[in-house]
Amino acid sequence: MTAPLHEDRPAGPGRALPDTQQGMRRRNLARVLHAVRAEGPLSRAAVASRIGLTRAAVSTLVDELIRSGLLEELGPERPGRVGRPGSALALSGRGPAGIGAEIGVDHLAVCAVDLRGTTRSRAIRQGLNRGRSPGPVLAELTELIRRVVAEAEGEGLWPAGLAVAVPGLVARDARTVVRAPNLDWHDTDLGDLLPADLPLTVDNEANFGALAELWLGDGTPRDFLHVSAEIGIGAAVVVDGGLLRGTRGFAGELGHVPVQPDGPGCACGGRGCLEQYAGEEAVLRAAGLEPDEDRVGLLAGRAAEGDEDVRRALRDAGTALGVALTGAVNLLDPESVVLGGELSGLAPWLLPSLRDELARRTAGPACPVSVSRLGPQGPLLGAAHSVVRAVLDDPATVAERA
Amino acid sequence: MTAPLHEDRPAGPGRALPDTQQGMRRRNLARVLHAVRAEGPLSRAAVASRIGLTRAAVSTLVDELIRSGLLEELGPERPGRVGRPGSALALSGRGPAGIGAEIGVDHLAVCAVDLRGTTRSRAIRQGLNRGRSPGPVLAELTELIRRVVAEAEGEGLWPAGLAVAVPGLVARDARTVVRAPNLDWHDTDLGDLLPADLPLTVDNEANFGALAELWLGDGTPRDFLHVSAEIGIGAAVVVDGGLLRGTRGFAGELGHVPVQPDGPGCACGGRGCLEQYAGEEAVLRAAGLEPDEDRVGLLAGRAAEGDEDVRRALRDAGTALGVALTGAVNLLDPESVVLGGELSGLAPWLLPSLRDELARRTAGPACPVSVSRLGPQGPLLGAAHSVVRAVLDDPATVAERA
DNA sequence: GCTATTTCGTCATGCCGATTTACAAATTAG
DNA sequence: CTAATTTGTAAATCGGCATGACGAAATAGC
Repeated sequence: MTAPLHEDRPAGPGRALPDTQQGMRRRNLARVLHAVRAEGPLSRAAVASRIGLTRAAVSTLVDELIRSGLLEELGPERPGRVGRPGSALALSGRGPAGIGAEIGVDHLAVCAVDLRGTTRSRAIRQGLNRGRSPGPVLAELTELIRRVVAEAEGEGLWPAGLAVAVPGLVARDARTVVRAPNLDWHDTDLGDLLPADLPLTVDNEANFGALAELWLGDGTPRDFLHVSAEIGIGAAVVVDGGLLRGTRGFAGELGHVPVQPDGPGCACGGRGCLEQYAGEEAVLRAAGLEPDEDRVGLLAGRAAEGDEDVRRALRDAGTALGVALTGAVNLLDPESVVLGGELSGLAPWLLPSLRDELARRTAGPACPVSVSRLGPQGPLLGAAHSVVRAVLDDPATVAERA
Repeated sequence: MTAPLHEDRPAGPGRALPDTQQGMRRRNLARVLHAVRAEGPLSRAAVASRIGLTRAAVSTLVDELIRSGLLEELGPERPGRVGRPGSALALSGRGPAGIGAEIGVDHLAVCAVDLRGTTRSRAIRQGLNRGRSPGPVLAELTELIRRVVAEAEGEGLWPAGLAVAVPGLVARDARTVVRAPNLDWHDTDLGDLLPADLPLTVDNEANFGALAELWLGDGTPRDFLHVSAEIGIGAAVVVDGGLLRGTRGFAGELGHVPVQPDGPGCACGGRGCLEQYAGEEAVLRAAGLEPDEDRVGLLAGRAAEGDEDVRRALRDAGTALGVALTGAVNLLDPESVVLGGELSGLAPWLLPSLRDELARRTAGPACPVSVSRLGPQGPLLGAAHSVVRAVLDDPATVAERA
């Protein structure tokens, strides 16, 4: 017994279930599903060895999952190995679907993702939402949702839930937008204005972006810092494959980390916050540009053209980001830092100075900084996938519907 | 179904066990124990209602735990309520004991804690360890351990494990001290030099201090930042009742968070790290004092006497701490910040400026800052309790020994 | 004081779910 | 073509919790 004595934070899917036989069954259903999801088509025997149950037990679990429409039998495998070939199992492409939606400053987007993680339907509507009241915007969004759901149903899917990404702070009830500065929304309960026939989850777009990064990659890293920028600079902290939300749900406010303790005052009451150096408005001002509508696009365009003022502004922003991230990295020791969301478009001009600063301030190898492959569509995908994950984490809750 | 769809990080004791019937049994044994620990003497029926099992099931679990020597029957309760009184159950005072040890710069300490959490035996040896090689120090420590274990055994306890708190970085194997600057130890495997008959865990003293704060209080908060100071400044991040360790186990390096990006250079390669403003050496220098042996005591003494230079140095250190903590609080949104370890002795002079700075930089109510009740003995208690927690989290592993 | 009521702990029974054991089916190795 | 190997399923078994009933020990009401 030399293993670590105390498990600090054991984790795994569906652990909120009671420790009774039904709970055990439900967790084992989830484990079968996760094994199949993680390692492609798998035979019953392969699943059994992966999750530590016997073939017989897995057989009954698989039967139940097939009857529920969550698993599909692909037919016999054709391998070169000795012995009877197994029958390949895969997540169903005709079962529940996760509906993801995104409310952006300049667009609305909706998509449907099946259990396998492939996007089966999508709809986008360009148009500025800044300052529009929630009612009309959500009416438009509802329209898009109806279209996407209809298309998904046409392919044999049924919607298991709706997750909405918003550019702002969301209360812990996962329904109410506390503050969305870009939209000028305050204390709005989206549940009242969206289809009531779907279970609803609302969350910050940065959080969903981080979850997308976590779920759509190769499974590593499980500990990272996901930085994205809206009007301010938000970060999501992923620890051991889960989102760190904080007591009030406000974790990740990287924009108000002090970078220059006696710098210019900030709306938050502090001085020299990162936002004053690397926030959208600050960078535009430093570059000598007027606040425009497509702000990020404008910056990226000018920088690509070679505008030296813009490039310098972005370099300086990268340096400031590096200072703030040095603090965060020292505190959290993440495996990596990922630049996501709108920031990914500016990465070519931010990254060099950011990496420099981080390396300069680190003894030994610096924390690697990468750019999200998903870019601006991370939040939408993360939202849709969060619904899918919920199904995979506890298949019993949706099995009845099938 | 309006509950949050996805559980980000479900947690609980002993969740690494397989989802089989034996695993279920083991987890339920742990849940009984935790219920009794958390809510004092409890009848079988009370436990059953707490953990959601039936009285019959709890009866068999309790029988097993009593046979193993982990629970004790105190006899019939004498309540004013109607109905047959239950038989009160309590954690055993004659079962397994957690042995905690601390290697400090100027002392060695060992204690034994029983399942109830009361310290049953202790031994301290004053004497400077700075620069001494590990061999002799650990020989002395072994001697203390033998004494404490013998005394505990005299009271009917048997040692379930040994946890050692060291002032330095510990590798993830929980045995090897990577770097302990105060002792001048490097890459030392303590397992080779300590009693081999006890399961061993080694960890940083700041981590154990934070765990003590978590376990010995009233159970709240479960999310906080525990700041302690050795030669540098270490912090431990507690999230949802568990320690955040980081990929390499280096999380919590608050001392190297930049507070003044163009400040003086630091050994870590950075500039203006917190350590340059609030580290022990920096404060001594700022106060115009020579590095003495009992550094903290010296500072506290002078400050109490009214030495204005010392007080100013501590005020400034508090301000710098406030800047660094502003960043940490923005990133993590903890419920509170706790000053522990040696820092608690200096709190009266650090706190005012620290709180000021934090409040100045925060919109809305600032994160509350408190001082650990445990003070300098937190790490030792945390170490001993970590062994006890391991037993409570999985009683089956030790039950055989009884 | 006596009885009804309430609660506790335990026992016998049953159910659920995973394991064990056995076997037929389907493939490869020789 | 036979032996070996692996898969999937069926029957029997076992472990563990739930259910329901019961005696025990207290209070409440008469």
